[in-house]
Amino acid sequence: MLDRNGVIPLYFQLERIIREDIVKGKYKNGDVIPSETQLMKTYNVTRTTVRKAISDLVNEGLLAQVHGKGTFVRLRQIKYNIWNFSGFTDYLAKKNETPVSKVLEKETAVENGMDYFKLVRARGVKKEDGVLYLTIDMSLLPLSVFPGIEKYDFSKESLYNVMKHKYGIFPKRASLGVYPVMGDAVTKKIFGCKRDIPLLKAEGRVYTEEGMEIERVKVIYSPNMEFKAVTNIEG
Amino acid sequence: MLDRNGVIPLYFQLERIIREDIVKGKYKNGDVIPSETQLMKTYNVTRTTVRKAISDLVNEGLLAQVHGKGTFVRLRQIKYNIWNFSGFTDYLAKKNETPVSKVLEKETAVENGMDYFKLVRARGVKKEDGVLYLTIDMSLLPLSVFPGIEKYDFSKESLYNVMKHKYGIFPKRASLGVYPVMGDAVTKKIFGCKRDIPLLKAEGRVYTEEGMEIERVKVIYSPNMEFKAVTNIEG
DNA sequence: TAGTGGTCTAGACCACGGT
DNA sequence: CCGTGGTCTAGACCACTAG
Repeated sequence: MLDRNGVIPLYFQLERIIREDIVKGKYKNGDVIPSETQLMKTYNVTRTTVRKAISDLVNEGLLAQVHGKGTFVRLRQIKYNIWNFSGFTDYLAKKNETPVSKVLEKETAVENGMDYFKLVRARGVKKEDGVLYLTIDMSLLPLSVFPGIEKYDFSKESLYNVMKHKYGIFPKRASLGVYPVMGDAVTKKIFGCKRDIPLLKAEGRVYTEEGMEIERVKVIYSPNMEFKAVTNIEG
Repeated sequence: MLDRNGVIPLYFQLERIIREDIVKGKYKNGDVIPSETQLMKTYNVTRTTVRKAISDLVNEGLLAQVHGKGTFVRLRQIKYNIWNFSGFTDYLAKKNETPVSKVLEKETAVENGMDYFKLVRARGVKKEDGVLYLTIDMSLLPLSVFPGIEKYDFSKESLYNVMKHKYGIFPKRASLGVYPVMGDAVTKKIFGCKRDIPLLKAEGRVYTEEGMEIERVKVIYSPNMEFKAVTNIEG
């Protein structure tokens, strides 16, 4: 049940439980989850607490509420081929390309009173005549989650591999926004563009299955990359 | 003050008031707005109602709350989140916005030996002082699938409503690519941009459940729109 | 210490959907 | 009709920030 003595808010514990039930397949896409009244009784909390948990999951896009009917699981089937968010390295390996990673910047930084490891990399593939860079990405990794991560050499190791195998933390979900930006001098140089051209930037946060935030990331995509998606239309 | 007899929820009226105060410049970017306690007293509602109003505005990106300090205006731009082609009309209805559609171009066109109805629209929402356009979209609709579709007035009717209710055709899947582009003279005029700014363009095809292609679309998004997504990470 | 937002309780009444 | 979510009240205690 819920831990009423710890510091973790009840609504957050409830959120985690519902999320896990969905991920584990107890509730499938389109299913109704138990009603607010049911959840109140099951977990012995008030409706406010239940509604706070559900409302967060609705804002996250994982649930949808329908007046008079119930609360439904809404597993988005949006599949983005976003190479950074799901494994740049793996993707290139499948294509028989050799990934290249160049560290542009690494330092510890403080934001909102939290300690982060900041890592800026240019990433691309090896070609006969040099390196073709495809993305520039900046990651902020909380040191509370990844103590000592600053000692790894990310020009040799994949960030996600280190996360998974050294820390046992598995990225599972990302929420992101996509924006157009103008390339600056640095990006133009790295991507080898001569003229001013608009580029795509993705900015988002990465979470584990349990909803813990493990990375904040900004990626600038080279004009050589395409950003594609397949989506189901609702309603 | 607030209208307690009407059908409009108090929290929504309060939301509207705060939004307008920000737009009118009563609170500027970075300012604190009155505390939750203050708002309770001023409008004679409970904290739950105040918090619901504020929480909606936070989710919209217009406000940010800092524990122990206050609630701050975060006026970048008003952002609308759209993640697929289907939701525009419904989405705006949920936000209590009035959708506006202006037909820029309509004609029949031939492409690859197929007859298409070509429809170019600017779409947006009605504001006090005019219309805020959010997208410009070009649709190519095969006349073999939609015979006679050119006779509908799409400044009054939703394209997807006509598809569904007049032709019994239900859009189900879309594949799309996202690209950055520079705004041209027309887009700048419609979106009200003075300078050259990069914009997002989405280009794709829409299919029924059975896989029949029913539409080719290009959409240019206004800088006031956000392109957001939640995605699962594979592997 | 005073004021802010964060969490939570224990109720109430209403509007919507399906039987 | 009953069960669902939508709105709202009137409190309480806590944690954070700043003077």
